[in-house]
Amino acid sequence: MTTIRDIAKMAGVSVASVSRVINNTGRVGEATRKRIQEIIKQTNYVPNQTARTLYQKSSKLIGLIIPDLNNPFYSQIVTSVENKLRPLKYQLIMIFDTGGDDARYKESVDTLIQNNIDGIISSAFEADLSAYTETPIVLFDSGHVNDSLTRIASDNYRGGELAAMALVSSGAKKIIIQHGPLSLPPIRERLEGILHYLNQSQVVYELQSVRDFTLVTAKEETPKLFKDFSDFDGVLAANDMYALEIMRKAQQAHLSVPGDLQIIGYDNSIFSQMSQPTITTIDQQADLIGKSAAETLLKKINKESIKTDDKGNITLPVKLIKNESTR
Amino acid sequence: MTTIRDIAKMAGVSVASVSRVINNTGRVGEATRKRIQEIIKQTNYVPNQTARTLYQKSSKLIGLIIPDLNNPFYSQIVTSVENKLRPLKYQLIMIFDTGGDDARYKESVDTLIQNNIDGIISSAFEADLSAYTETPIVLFDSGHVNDSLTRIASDNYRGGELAAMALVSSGAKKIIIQHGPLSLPPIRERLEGILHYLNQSQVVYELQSVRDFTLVTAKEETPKLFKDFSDFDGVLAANDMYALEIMRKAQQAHLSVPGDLQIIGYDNSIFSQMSQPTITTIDQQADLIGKSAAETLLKKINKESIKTDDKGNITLPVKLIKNESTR
DNA sequence: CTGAAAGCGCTTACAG
DNA sequence: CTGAAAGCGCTTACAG
Repeated sequence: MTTIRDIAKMAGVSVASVSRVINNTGRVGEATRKRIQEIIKQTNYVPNQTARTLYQKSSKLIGLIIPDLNNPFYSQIVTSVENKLRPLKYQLIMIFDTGGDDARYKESVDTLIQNNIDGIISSAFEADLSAYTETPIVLFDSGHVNDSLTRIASDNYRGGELAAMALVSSGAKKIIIQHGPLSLPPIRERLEGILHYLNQSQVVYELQSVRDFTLVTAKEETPKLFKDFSDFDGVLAANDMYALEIMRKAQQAHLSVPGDLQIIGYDNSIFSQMSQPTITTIDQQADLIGKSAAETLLKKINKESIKTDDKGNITLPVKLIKNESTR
Repeated sequence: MTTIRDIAKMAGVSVASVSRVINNTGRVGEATRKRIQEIIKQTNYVPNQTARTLYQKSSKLIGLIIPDLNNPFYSQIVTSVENKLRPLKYQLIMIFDTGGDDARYKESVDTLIQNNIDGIISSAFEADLSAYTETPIVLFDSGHVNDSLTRIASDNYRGGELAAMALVSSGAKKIIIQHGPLSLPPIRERLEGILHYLNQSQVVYELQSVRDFTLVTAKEETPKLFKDFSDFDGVLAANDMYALEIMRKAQQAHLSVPGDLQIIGYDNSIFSQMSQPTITTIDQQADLIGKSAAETLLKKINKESIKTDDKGNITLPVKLIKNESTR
């Protein structure tokens, strides 16, 4: 590998001068600058970021931790984060498929710190991070927890309300509510929003708990939905993928959607536009979450102030996307 | 940050001894080892990987370049790569959404090398990489090119044949063949396989060229399919996403699938199992591609020999997944 | 078994 | 404007 020494030698100058032209810092004579630049170009020399990092403490590396890369909600967030960070020349070290395993999150954070990352964006987890005061960390998919971290979450409570409201206002009489693990704050909040609305209306409802948000599980849980519950005309699905699977099974049983059964998804992911009929859903604005997470992290890195509520949360708005699976 | 010096000072030994117990290398007295380990645990000390990398040249970092994170075919490959690499303590630096832009690929490779990565796995691109002889690189989604790189690709020619064969054998008389940009070798190969089979059969066919493989484009191209072509009873879709969209439009027009129209997707992605009816597709075995790419890269890193054909390619088998969108 | 020292490739005060 | 030197946090011959 060619190093800064090699360049210096070839140009007949000191490494300091080469460093100055690379970084465009300090004063260098026009003639020497030209010569050095010429040689850099010829040799295809690129400075070793590792050596820089060691000295400067900044690696231009951001750590990203997400539970499931194959869930479009997360891949959209990731894409949005990268769109924000790339122009600033940050690279992403990604750790994914951590699922809900807090120990793996903790371990991942350690690994990232070991690599001198400048900051971390991670989906929510429970492990105690109070020891990591030196590393800027932003959590998304989470809010309303009292610690020193900044947390970004969409307004899950409102999302639940909106979904319930849509179903009731279009005439559903008996609703099945699917919900993921209640150990996850966003899931709890969404359910609270749903129940708050439903309890002040006249409709009947029942709950179905589902293990996780993958297609495999959706394929397991959906038959149970039709077996364990009856006479329902509305479903608040765990997410868009579940909604799609429920619709598929309904159609197999010659139920019309939304005629006989109305279905609402969650996430406004790519899935909601891929079926016939398309799926009414709640938009969590994944791209906004990603953008906001990236911006917040950058502010932390640059020690700028961040606008949050009194608990350190940033809450993003949700909206109902009315498609064809509701009346 | 606590450094190895701090630990050494606290333990009353030299940094060399601390280094030895961290890396479990060389001889250290049992008593001192105990004492050092104790202090490491108490202080939560983790060695700085950057400093290690600078000395050892190995960073335990692998670069991964993919064109589109929101395409499940790629996210599956990524997942498979990480499954293989995580147990070996490698981390992934990911660059994505490079699309088909060769310049961005080149730039990405440079960035990765600058970060001292141990190797690169990238989807195919055209830029000349002959200058990068020092960095182990494996390309996937590509084959049959004469250079010094190892390339991994599924058997696209065979995939094309299989898809065409399935449609013809189930009675299709007029087939529309969708194909992506013919500048991409895998696309060319697949089309060749299709045409080879079709030309020796009695069916009529026409070609529709599509710009890329995203949902947005699929939503643009599908109406054109139905407008520009008529009387067809079979479609070889560009991928599963396209197949889904074509089916959706067909159903809107009250065409029965597979009764009136048979559709075959490509990739065997998650999408193929999410519709009613499910979509017959060609399995490229994304997880095998990822696994093979990771294994091959590891061999390159460890300077082991790699089994390829005479052009440096590794070709993986494809298979037809018969679902419900064909008869 | 243990330590002093050199070196990995940079950047940045400090002199001149 | 330019260079010699120290230092970032490690690892590893080399001595003892």
